[in-house]
Amino acid sequence: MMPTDVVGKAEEVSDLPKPSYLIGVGYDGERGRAFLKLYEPESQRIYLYYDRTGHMPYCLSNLTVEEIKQNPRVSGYRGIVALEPVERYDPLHDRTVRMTKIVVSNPLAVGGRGGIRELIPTWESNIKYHLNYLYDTGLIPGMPYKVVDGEIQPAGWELPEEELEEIKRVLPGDDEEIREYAVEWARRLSLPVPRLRRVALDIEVFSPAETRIPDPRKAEYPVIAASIRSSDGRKAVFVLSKEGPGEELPGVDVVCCETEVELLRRVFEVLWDYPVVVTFNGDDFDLRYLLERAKRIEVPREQIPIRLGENMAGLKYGVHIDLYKFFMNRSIQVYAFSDRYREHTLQEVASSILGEGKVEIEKPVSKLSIHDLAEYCFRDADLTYRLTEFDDDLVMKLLMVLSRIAIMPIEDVNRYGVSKWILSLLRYEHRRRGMLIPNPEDILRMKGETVTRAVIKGKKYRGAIVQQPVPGAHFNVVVLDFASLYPSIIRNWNLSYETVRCPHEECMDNKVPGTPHWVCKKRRGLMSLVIGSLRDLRIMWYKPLSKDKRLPEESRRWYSVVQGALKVILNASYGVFGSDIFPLYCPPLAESTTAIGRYAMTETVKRAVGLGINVIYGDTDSVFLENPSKEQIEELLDWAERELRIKLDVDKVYRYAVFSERKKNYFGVYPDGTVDIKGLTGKKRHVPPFLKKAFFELVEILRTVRREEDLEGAKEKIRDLVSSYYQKLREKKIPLKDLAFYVMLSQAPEKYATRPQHVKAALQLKATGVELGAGDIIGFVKVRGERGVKPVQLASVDEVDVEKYIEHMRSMFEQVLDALGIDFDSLVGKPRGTTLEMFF
DNA sequence: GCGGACTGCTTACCT
DNA sequence: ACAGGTAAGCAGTCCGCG
Repeated sequence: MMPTDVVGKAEEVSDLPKPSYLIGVGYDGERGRAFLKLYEPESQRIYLYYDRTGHMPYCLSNLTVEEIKQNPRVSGYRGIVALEPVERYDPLHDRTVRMTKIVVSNPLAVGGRGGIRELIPTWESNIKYHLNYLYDTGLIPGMPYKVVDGEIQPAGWELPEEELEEIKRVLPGDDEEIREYAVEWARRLSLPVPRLRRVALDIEVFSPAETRIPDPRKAEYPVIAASIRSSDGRKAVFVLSKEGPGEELPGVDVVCCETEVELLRRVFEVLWDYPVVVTFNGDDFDLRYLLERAKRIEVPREQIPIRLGENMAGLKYGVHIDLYKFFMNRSIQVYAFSDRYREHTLQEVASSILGEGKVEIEKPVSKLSIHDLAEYCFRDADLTYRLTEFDDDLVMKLLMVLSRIAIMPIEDVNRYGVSKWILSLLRYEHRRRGMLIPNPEDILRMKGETVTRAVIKGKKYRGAIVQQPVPGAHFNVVVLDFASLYPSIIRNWNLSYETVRCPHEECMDNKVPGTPHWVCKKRRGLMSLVIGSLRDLRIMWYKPLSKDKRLPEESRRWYSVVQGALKVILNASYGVFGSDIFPLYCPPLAESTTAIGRYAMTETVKRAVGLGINVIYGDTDSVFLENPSKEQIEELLDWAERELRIKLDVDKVYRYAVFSERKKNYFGVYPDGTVDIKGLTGKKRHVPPFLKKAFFELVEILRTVRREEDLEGAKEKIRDLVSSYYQKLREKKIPLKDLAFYVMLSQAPEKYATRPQHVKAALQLKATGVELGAGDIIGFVKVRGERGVKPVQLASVDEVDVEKYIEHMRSMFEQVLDALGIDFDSLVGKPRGTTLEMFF
């Protein structure tokens, strides 16, 4: 994965007195050793440190040393360097086991083709070597180190004594082990990260066919422009041209290169210089293309700064961050950026996040003037850079914090999903406790499958409860929710793959409600410890600090990054155990978690009703109470803490909230008049803009309602609203683009088993030569006639199917109106058996 | 041969 | 390639109906 031929600026050190941050880890095949990339913030450069512990790749076997020596399959295996008897704690069986550590000469001898892994049963043979190295040495990526006399050691990790005391004070005291462990984490997470000197890069390649993207594996066509934008103020575009640049680009150096070799040389100089290089899709395009192109036009190998890995493009000197992979990571998308961007292009992501409109180009890049090409190319490098810079370097900070939590270098954090981050963290914790990391089939065999039945066909086990809402407008609604419900359950019920259905007879009476499963009473589960500690830290420490106005802005922002990173991890921490591709997959663990969640919900509703409170709705970890008294709330919160041992909080209060009979569908108005809309069609992204607009006008009317009596007046306004949109529709006054549904293709249009409308439209559009694939958004209009739909680009106003749109409007409005006891048809004065036209 | 009931597919959402 | 639960719209199929 990482370079073996490190040359250029990367200086190897055996002394590095200044604190330097561990940002990269690799394996040097030639020297057979692991190395670290240490970023020193003052000089803003990377130093290399080579392992001096003599650490070697290995895996474990349950055979004895003798048995391995006598085993014909491995006895003659050349890669084996040593066989060492070792002891491990086997969590599945709760006992110590003797195993053999098979030490080998290089990582491929374990996991390569014909490696040990394929010859005999092994444990811990699926872990990438550079991660293995981190786990064994205890080095934490993202943290500062110094090198003294060839030895690497932590530098500047100390937290002020008062801060440590304060943390210990606020963390729950019910479990000393969890608290100690949380404090240890705080030492890592509270320490801020330095700014990373970095450069963003973007290239343009000549292409004879306008719609085709050049293939980086072939690199047939010349690189015609490359732009850079750096954290230290460099803004430049290198353009392939024999003429001058012509008109200037303000603030940007436009450098004309007579030959492509010269252009590449200039780009490579930059790539050799910066410790961090940022791209948008550089793994699959920019860096890959540059490398292949350089080889093709015979740039000497040692001058090329790029090195390809399995699924990434790396650098010999610095580290490469591919923002495409970062922003397309579902967890990042949803939890860190609240689903603010949808599409996959740099333009789209940047315009949503940076809040800027995008600039279209009319011509293919191959036909642009030098000036326009430079401008176009630079804009992408600039946007890429600014995505790392906005909100005070949020993206870089997130990468660094996640790197610390996941015990993974930032290049891996960047490219893997949340399940790999969690897996890495858990493997690390096994290692440092001398615990054997179980193989997936052993967990499954011992723990078995699920026993509950899911509501949804095809799912493996039962999930959360969604309470049937009480329809109507409810005034003074208090919403209570359990803070981090599933992580809290995992913590307090001691859930872990080894503790659920543990091997002890005496634990079998400690049942999980609603299941035949039981939980260990003798040992603290590892998942429970790790997830529980992180939960405590987030809820009791980082989240409150991130909102504490007494702290300086700078600190608050850092705590906010930390709590956000913890949120991403915690949100996925239960789900991974219910995912059959997760190497610690444990169905009864996942199932027990949701079962206890249902128990908590049901008991809470029961208790609320017992206190005389009207419960109007609830979903998974929340209950909606109609006009409860302060005392009732107090009592309920105390009860939850006491009886369920889960923290129940007041999450929000609505002046009033409106529910229909539909679940996951409501809106609430806060005391300050702002509105909270959940699940209603009008806010869904694919809905035509004109319907959305109508919907938000409806919301605007309802926003002003303060008392029951106000609803009458609102009705009048709603009537006007509906009729005005109805007229506009009939009179074809609504532009096509506002009539279009915008739906995302989850795959290439031809691949669908059925032919839904958006796919129909996509196929029509594709026939006109537009390239469409997974992740693209297709805009289509509903039209009269056979096909029913047309891509917005190909439709005309007079073929629009007005009736269909009226039905959509009705359906959308009804979600709110039938909750208020208003009939859509009566609103527009439509008697039974007539059409809307007759009325207007 | 037609229409309603039903199932399944798909997207977008909630927790 | 974290999980399950829900709404909505449409495509496609089944079944009853002289």
